[in-house]
Amino acid sequence: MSELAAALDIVGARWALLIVEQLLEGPRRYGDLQRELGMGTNMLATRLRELEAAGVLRRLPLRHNTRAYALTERGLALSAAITALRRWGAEQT
Amino acid sequence: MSELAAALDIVGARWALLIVEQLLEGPRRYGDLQRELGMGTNMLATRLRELEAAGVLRRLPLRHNTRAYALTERGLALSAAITALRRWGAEQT
DNA sequence: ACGGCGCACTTCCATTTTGAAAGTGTTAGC
DNA sequence: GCTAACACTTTCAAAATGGAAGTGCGCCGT
Repeated sequence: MSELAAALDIVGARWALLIVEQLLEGPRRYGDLQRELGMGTNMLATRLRELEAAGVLRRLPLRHNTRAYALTERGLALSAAITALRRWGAEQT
Repeated sequence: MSELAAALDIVGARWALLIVEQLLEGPRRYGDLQRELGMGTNMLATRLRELEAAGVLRRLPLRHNTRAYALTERGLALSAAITALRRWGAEQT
């Protein structure tokens, strides 16, 4: 598997990069992510589980049944790729 | 829709970036892409149609029923994003 | 000139993924 | 005790994906 395919295996799933994009601005709670992204809660739960398993983000317990999701170092390293894609998306030709 | 979402709307589909990665090395014919990527021919046809419609690549007629697919300027502009993702995928942590 | 081959697809159908909606369990505050 | 917020899970329909087989067309050897 090529390096690109390996990357897409983790962040190529729908919503995955959009979740990481939000978390680049700081930790978020589950409900925040859902409202900001406008995605279904079942998909969000699935993606967060996958991204956590891949070491992209981690759960931070806050209070009782409240926790935050924050990027790991590996998640932060996606910043360059997201910036490049965002720039490309912004170019209207 | 955010700029990232706009980009993913075009190149976020499965196989799309892998196709562009191949074409970064030069024009390819349909059968070449299929063999190099190991993907089903129905999906390849669908992706090529979408990427052509999005202005990422164009068909170049070669001979009778033979043609090549080549990146447009907009397709070449994906190089930075692909490089960033490939680098991220290569990092083993 | 005719049969088979390679090329670029399309069609069909099973499997997987995605998505909307509603439901679950827990704790906090009134 | 009652309601609300939070973080999910469950259910089921719709859409995307994938494997396999089929289509049309020109070339090439016989």
